[in-house]
Amino acid sequence: MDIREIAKRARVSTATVSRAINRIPTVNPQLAKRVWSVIEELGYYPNTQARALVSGRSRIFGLIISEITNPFFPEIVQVFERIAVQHDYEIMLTSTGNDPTHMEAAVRRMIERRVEGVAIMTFGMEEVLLEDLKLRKVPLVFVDVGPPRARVSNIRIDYLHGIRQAVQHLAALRHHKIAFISGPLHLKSAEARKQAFLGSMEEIGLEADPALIVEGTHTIEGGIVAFGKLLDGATRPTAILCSNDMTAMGVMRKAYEEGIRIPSDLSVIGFDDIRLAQFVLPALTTVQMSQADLARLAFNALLTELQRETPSATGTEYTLKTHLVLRESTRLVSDHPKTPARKTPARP
Amino acid sequence: MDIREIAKRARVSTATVSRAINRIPTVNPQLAKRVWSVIEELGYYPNTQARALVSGRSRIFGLIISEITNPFFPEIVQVFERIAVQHDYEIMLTSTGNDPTHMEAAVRRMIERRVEGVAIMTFGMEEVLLEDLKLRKVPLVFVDVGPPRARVSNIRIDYLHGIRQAVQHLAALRHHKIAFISGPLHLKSAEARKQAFLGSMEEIGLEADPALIVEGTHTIEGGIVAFGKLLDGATRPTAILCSNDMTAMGVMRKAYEEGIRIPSDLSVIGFDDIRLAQFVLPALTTVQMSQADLARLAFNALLTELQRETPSATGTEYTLKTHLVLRESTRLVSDHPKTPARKTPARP
DNA sequence: GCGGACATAGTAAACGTTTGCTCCCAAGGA
DNA sequence: TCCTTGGGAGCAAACGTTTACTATGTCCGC
Repeated sequence: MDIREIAKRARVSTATVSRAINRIPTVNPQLAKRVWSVIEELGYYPNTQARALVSGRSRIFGLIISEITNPFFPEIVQVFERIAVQHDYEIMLTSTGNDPTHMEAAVRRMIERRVEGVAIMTFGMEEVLLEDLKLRKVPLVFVDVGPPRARVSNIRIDYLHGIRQAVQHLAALRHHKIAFISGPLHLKSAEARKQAFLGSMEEIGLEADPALIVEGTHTIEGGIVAFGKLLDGATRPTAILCSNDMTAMGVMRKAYEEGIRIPSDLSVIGFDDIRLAQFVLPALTTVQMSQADLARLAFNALLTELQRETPSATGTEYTLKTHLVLRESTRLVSDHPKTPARKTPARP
Repeated sequence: MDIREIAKRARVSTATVSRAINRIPTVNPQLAKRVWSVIEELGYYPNTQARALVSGRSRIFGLIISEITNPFFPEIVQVFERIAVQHDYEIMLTSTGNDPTHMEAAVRRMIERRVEGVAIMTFGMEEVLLEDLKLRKVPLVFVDVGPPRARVSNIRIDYLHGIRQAVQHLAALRHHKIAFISGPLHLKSAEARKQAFLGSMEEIGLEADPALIVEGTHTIEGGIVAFGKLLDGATRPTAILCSNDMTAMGVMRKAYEEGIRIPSDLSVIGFDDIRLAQFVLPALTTVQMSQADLARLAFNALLTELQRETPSATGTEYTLKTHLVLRESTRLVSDHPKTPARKTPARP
């Protein structure tokens, strides 16, 4: 069913129907009403692709994340989608698993659908692709992963603030053997968190023992094996700061299996503050980075860039704050752990 | 950049370019090669909306779920997307929060984008909308929520099998005061699970105490309050079967707060087997309903319906099995709970 | 040497909108 | 009365593809 069909039945031209549909004020209210009633009656829905074709606007934004099954992302997706719908945009979502091949395929599909902007929340963007996108003047916003050379918008995350709070909190609880389980270090965001940890430790005058710094994968499984490595090491930490909440959950799981009590034997702090963090046992003390704010920031970045008459050559920088939220997984260091440890803790 | 541009540079007609792109065998390999090299050189990407417009195929499937933040869904979305991409389809995802208004808006948007099929995994589909969709002969597949009157494809879930196993397992562990926390009972799927529980109890000769059956919301929060109600009741259950894993996590959380030990004081069984279930403390015994299989089933249902020359008037029924997976949250009933209970358990 | 049968490539008409122009008409000013 | 102005509607040309149909050339059999 056509716009022409509607035009015929309402005894007007297609132009008028189009104008009525788009609520363009120059059309006579009487006519508009007639048009609308025909539309209702026939159950007509305009064809988006025809519209997009002629107007040159697809009303689609791309959203590239690494894994939808990572609980950090659904919240973002939800908020992003909600705002998009309010602005009459559709979102084209894709999880790449940080795999450049997937990434490439995804970007190609997005270009073919002529997305009007892309928010990239994952690693693995190749320069070539980026050029392809920039060539087409597609607004881009990276969160925290922008390639240094590219002049695109970027949402910086102020890791330092939250992580410093976390370290200070731990120090105040008299921990000094503080371990850090990072994310995969080829991720810029993981590296940045690690640096923030190192910096904070130094600031506060605590030594960051290299043996207490291990690389994880930002997954529960990664947390389990990383904590395993820590347990195999010579010095036993009294507190662990994790690069994300999933890792922390892995640590908690491993601790459970080993009979290590949290927080009495071990304090754990996560990062991200996914929703689950408050329901985990014990509820996780963690550094919050608001997923909703992140989504909002990203969407607005795209929108402003799109509305700019002269696309900014340099891109804009936004910043998202982080801060510690206290829950149940941290406690004053105990000198006499009650629970049997897997190995004798290296303690004089 | 056009197909015409390509045609000009490759010194062929647009028809030939189109054929080359679509790998239609009637085109001379020499020419095809020439065309492709121009395409590469210019970095041309075909315009999907133009394609869709003339071919009448959008290559988009709609996927309607209730909440992307419910960990049950991301797994489905991931698998669904993966298969879709393999078949050169895009997916248009929407979470409705079981809200008919959102639902309606979503369906409207999907019709406007001319989706070729819709998988519906949420409640709230109005008959009117359904008619709109059916009028346009859009293949539809409901999972477990198909309105009785509509003749559409449906994925039935065999709740009974898994739930019967769960009840039998509990009975074998000598539990007889078994509580059930349902989902919101206006959801057909929640009601079905409850009926499966009731049926299984009767089968095995156990009485299902109405006071031990309470309605939840399929969320952690819901599990917390539902368990609270149970604790306030006269009889204290020794085991709880939950309508989904989130509810079970709520129960575990509440138990933790109340100092009730799982599984020593209370056995808990969930439903769904979300990935998290194995990492929770203790790991959750639960009834598995494979999210990956569900996604595959739904996608294939859409695809077959689409390929059918004469669309089936009645729709096809598919069935997904469920079965119990044993983990750490269940144990033989203990006659002497060691932990102080919030109230004296009603025990002779 | 001619007719037919193929194999290939090109021509041009869709697909369903939006939108720049043009046209008409009524009202107001001189 | 005539001219201007402007509101409001229609005409028709795009948008970037696919594809039915047509045209061309080649090869083969008789």
